Amino acid sequence: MSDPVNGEPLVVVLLEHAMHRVRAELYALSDASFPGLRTRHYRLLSLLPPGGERLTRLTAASGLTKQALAQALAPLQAGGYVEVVPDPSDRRARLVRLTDRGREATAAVRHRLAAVEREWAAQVGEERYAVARAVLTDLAPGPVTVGE
Amino acid sequence: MSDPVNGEPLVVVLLEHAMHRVRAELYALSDASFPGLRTRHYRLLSLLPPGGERLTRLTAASGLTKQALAQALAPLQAGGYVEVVPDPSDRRARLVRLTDRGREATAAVRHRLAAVEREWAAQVGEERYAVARAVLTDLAPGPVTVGE
DNA sequence: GGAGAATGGTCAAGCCGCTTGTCTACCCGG
DNA sequence: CCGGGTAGACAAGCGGCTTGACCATTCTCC
Repeated sequence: MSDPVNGEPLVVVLLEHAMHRVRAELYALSDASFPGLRTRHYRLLSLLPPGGERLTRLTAASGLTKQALAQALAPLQAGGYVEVVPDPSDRRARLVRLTDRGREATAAVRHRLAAVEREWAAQVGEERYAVARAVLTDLAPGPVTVGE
Repeated sequence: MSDPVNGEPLVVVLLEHAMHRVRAELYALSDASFPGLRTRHYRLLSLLPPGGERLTRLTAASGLTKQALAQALAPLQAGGYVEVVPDPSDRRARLVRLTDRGREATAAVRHRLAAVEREWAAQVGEERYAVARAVLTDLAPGPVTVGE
């Protein structure tokens, strides 16, 4: 995964490794408690505001097409993580809303990822890790206000 | 992409954003100079040691199956980025070797990614970025010695 | 208030990247 | 020289996404 020729590894490789670690953790979480859920499902769940959200607005937040999103949503609905109800204010639209089980899943994700971060912090030092996280946060775009 | 409910964004989201930025840069590079090459192709190229390498050993380094790898290698071979020659020491095996054009591509990647990193450093501060990168490096596994 | 455009969502087909399974060619240890 | 292991190719299939077409409803504006 690193570069045998040149000295320092490519950023992309470093990022990929961290992603890989995180994904492994999420898969373990799925195996243990939420069978069938993939990384994108957890991300989707974490995007849902309390009052529910329309599919179209989720596409903007998630960067997926509405078709892809609908497809990703199907297992979530089937598993009882979200419920899809008609939007009272627009008969074309449907609201996607977290269920209790969905909230359970998002809480579990936070918990699990927090554990990974604690582990990382222990490995590289609390302060250094804090800096790294802050840097990544700074590099990320401003919060996407999906919940208005 | 961020979380509207809870405070701090998930690590996975932060990492994904950085990855996304990097990938965008690589795509731009492909459009400009190396049409058809995707992120995995650049990574593959950067894995190749000077003397060439066998497909099977690359699978270990890349984490892909040999079939996936062979598939990813095809466009590289077609584009003249690598050449595949029989291994003199084992008639079953074939050596994948960088061509000049391949070396050109890897150099371009390094250049381009270095530019992104300079940009990031300017945005968050040289020292903070240096810490972040060092942390990511520490978290990555020891160098995979693909070139023996 | 009615026609036309815009929006929310679904259905269907297809592509791409990867997987598993199977096969041949070759190496190596007895 | 024979059996097991390894290098790699071939084929089929699948998951996740895309584009394209379509229907239902709502908005806009004359």
